[in-house]
Amino acid sequence: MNIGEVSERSGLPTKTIRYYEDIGLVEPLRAENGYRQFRESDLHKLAFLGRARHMGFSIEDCRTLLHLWEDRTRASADVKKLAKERLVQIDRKLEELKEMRNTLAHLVSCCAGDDRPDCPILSDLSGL
Amino acid sequence: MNIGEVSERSGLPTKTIRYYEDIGLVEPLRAENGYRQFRESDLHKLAFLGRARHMGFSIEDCRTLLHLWEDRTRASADVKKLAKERLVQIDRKLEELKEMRNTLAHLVSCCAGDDRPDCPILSDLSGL
DNA sequence: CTTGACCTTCCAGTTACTGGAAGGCTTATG
DNA sequence: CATAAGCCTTCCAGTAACTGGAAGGTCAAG
Repeated sequence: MNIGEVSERSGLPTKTIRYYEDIGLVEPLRAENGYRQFRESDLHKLAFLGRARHMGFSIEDCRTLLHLWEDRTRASADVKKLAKERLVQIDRKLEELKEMRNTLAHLVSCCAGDDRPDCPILSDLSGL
Repeated sequence: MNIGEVSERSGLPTKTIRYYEDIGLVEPLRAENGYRQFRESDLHKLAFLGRARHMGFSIEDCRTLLHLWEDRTRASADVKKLAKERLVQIDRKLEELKEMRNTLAHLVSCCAGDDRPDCPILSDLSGL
C-alpha cells in the first residue's frame, strides 16, 4: 500500500513515516514509479512505533524495543528494564511539574489580576 | 563584572548567557578588550530569566514577562494571564504523564521480567 | 488534455541550548 | 621575560523529533 493509506491506518503523518524511513526504523519496498510500497508488516511496525512514542519512549528506545520485538528469543527482562527506566523518567518529570504547578498556582491565586501594576508573580520571579 | 562571575551568581551557564544575549534578552556593555561587562541590572534580569525558565515558561514567554517586569505601569492582569496559560499547559502535561505512568506501571507489573521471551509489554505495544 | 489528488526529494526551521575549535587577554610563576 | 593557566572571544555544528514548503513527477477521472 502507498504512504497515504499507511498514514491513515497507523495514525502517523506521512512526514513522520518518511522520517522513520530516513532514520532506518522501517524499510518499505519501492514500486517502479518510485512510490514507497508498504507491507502489512511495515504497517504493524509503524503502529508499534506510534504506541511506543505515545508512551513517551525516545526514538532510540523505540529502535531497541523494535529489535526486542522482532527477536523471538529475547528475555522479557530486557524489555522490562527499559520500561522501568522510562517509568523512573516519568516520575521525575511528574515531580518537577507538580512543583511548578504548586508554585505557579500559589502565585496566580495571590495576584489580583486587575489593572493595577502590583504583581506578586513578578515580585517572586525577581527574587524578592 | 565578567561573564564568569555573572554565571556563578545567576546560576546560568556562560553558554546560556551568551545565547540570551544573542536573542536579545540581555544587552551587556563591552569593555575595551571585547569582554562583556554586566551591570547589576543585567544580573537581575538573568536571575529573573533563570527563575522564569525554571517555572517552565518558554523563552518567548520570558521575553514578554521581562517586558512586563520592566514596564512599571503594566496591569497585573497581563502577567496573571500568562501564568494561567502556563498552568493550563502544566495540567495538560500532567494528565498526559499520569496516563503514561498508569499504562506503563500496569504493563511493568504484568511482565515477568525473567529470561523467558514472553512479554506483555511488547504484546501491548504490538496492539494485541 | 487537463485538473486534482497523490507521490517524490531536498532544504530549512523549530526549541533552547550545548560542545568544541581556534585564538586573544590577563595574571602568576619560574 | 617567557610561559602556562585560566579567563574571555567568535563561529560552526549538533541535539530531538519532527514539520513546512518548494519544485516537480504520477495517476485516475472527466
